[in-house]
Amino acid sequence: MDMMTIGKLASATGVKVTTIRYYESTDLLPEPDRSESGQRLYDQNAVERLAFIRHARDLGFSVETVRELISLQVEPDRDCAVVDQIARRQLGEVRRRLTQLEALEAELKRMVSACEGGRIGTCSVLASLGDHETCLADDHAGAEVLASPPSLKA
Amino acid sequence: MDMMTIGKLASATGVKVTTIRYYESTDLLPEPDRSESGQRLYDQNAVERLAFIRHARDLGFSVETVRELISLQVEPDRDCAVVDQIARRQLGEVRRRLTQLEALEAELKRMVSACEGGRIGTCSVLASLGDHETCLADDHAGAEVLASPPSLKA
DNA sequence: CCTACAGTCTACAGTAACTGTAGACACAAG
DNA sequence: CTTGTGTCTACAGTTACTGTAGACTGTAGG
Repeated sequence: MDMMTIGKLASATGVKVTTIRYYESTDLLPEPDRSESGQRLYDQNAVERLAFIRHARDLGFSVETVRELISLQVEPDRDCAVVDQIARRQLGEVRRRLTQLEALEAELKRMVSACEGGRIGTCSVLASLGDHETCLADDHAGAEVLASPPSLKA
Repeated sequence: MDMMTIGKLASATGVKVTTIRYYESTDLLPEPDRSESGQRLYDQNAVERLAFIRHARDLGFSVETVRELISLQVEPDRDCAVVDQIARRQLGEVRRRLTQLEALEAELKRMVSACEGGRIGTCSVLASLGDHETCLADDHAGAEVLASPPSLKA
């Protein structure tokens, strides 16, 4: 049998040891077998499940959504439209963020190219930051674009 | 004198009351005057400072960076290259995230368009999530793209 | 066999940037 | 005078981890 310690699992999947334990503590991963001395021992199943989680997280799905996807996985007879819809929602979210980031890029680019050196007292970058009128669109969505996604809470 | 309560300041700037108090608690905003009964009273300066913070946050600057920008603002004789550099760093960060989000979009789009209905047991979306090989590039940066930016820690 | 030293264990605190809650006081309108 | 909204403080909760302390385990070299 090819059982591996947590460290091996970590290097096999690129997920940190502490993160694996964290996933276990939140029931995203099942409790593994233990060696006589109490160390966790994982098999190939664990590698696959963790790879699934890793990949979904890499795609920006929230841990909550990953949990949902996993619970769906064990019901192979349900309609896969549920899964498709989750993916579509995520795609929509990603596109929304893309649009906002593009607006940020434009404004930052403008700010940076306006800088002509000199003293802070006359700095155009600080001026545009202070200037109300130069604001994006009007919705205050910018902070959220680079920040964490409350997205896809299912 | 046109002093306003915290609620007025909130609606004047679009920043929530609790967030304003939070900014004060972290010294991003100075302690305001108080009314006889202890309520916070703000003047036009506070509106401008808060608008500056709001705008910078909207552009994705971290609170730490905003703090830095504010401290630079009060030294008008310093070289504004510092400010320009902060803005450039932020622009670079935004561009990096844009690139990653575009990759996410491509993969999600592919996943979604591959779905042809049917049962979860044969769902292509879940299959690509489980599939190692379909991973982006190879770096595990995806999670971070939609997640919070440790960026620009000065 | 002994000694390093890396790996693992648990439990808890800390991170960013807020948001939400509880319980008490303030103020304006009817 | 009551009702309702606004404000106060202090502290807990959020997301998805990361870091730390202090103890134990497993392994390689001498």
